[in-house]
Amino acid sequence: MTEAPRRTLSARQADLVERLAGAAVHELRARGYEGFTVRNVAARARVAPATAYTYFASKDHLITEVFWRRLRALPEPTFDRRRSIAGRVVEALRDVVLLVSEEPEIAAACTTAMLAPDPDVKRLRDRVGAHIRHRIRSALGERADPAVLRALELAVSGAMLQAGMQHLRYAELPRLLEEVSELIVGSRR
Amino acid sequence: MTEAPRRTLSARQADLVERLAGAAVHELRARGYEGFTVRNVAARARVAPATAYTYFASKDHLITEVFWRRLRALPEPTFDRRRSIAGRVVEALRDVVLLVSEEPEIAAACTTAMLAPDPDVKRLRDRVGAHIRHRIRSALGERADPAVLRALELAVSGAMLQAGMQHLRYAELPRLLEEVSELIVGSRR
DNA sequence: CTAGTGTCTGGACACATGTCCAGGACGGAC
DNA sequence: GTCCGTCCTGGACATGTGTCCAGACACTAG
Repeated sequence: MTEAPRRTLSARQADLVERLAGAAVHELRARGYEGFTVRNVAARARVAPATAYTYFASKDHLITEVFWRRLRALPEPTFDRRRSIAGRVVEALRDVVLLVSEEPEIAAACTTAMLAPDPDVKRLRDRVGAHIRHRIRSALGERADPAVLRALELAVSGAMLQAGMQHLRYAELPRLLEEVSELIVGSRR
Repeated sequence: MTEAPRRTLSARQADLVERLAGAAVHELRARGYEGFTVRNVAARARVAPATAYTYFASKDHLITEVFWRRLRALPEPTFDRRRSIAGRVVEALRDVVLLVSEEPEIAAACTTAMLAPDPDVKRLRDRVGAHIRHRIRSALGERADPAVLRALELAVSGAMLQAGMQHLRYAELPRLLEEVSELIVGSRR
């Protein structure tokens, strides 16, 4: 578990990483997870494969990074104070659900990649988890029951998983999440 | 999506598959997911690699098969009629939770494998999902609210996922599932 | 005992992943 | 313009995956 010695990038490098991430999105759209190759991404970004590997530890790491960037780029959730708590949970997750349901191909690929047993992927996975927990918590308010928070987290990750695995259609997610939120939150006032 | 032409095995073949599955468990225990190799499994089962591949489409398929066999081997759940519904849900899943928490190494490997984007894995995944749904439903009784069933399914898959990904310790699962079940089921009488 | 049928073997193959390294290109300091 | 350190390149490499096939083998029927 040795850490990388440095972690700040020059502008040039940041741009390079940006190009790689962009190329990765195109590749995902064009060929999906199966056909996705770090070498193809590198070629599309006009960079040597070895270079790509100095910034991303693996194919899955690269794909997960794509997802994390898109997630991070979403606006902070805003709430209509008149809505029920369950309604607010749905609102807090709306953009996330849209993100995945608008490009199911990419979302499915990201789901697969995010589950890879790779330490760099794990780090990003943790951040994604924290991000979503944060959203749920902000919907519940400061004095929320921690059990409710945990239950919602489980339900959300379950839902994302099942959708990523094609057990559920992404289009069903909003409806389903609302239903579940109501069950979980609704019970307490 | 062409189906395999035949699907019944001679006694000899069934035994061979059995040996492969057994060897796979040993390999998983000895080296975990990362070090797991179909060729090693084949060697341990004293079979040529090509033979292993005629029965299992991939490494992940083989591992998932291991999990499915262990799951299927569990006894049918029994219920203490005096317990609350939430309590019964926990009971229905107790053996499953034990199965995974007793050998976390193997469970983690199975989780990873089960998430692989491979059609043969998907088939088994569906069966596993159906099996668990069946357990939950039997705890809820015939006239259960379908929304509750769906919510519990999501929570359970979320929990298994998070445990497999090391976000949760397997030992916490029973407590957590009980808490969640109470939240979801408890609300309706 | 022998032919015939279906299974298993061993090894070669095509391909992807991720690592490594010697050398060239680039950009900033002087 | 020159120098120097950093970054990128191109290609070789080691390893693992899954496929294929010709031939050896075993079981069964006649």
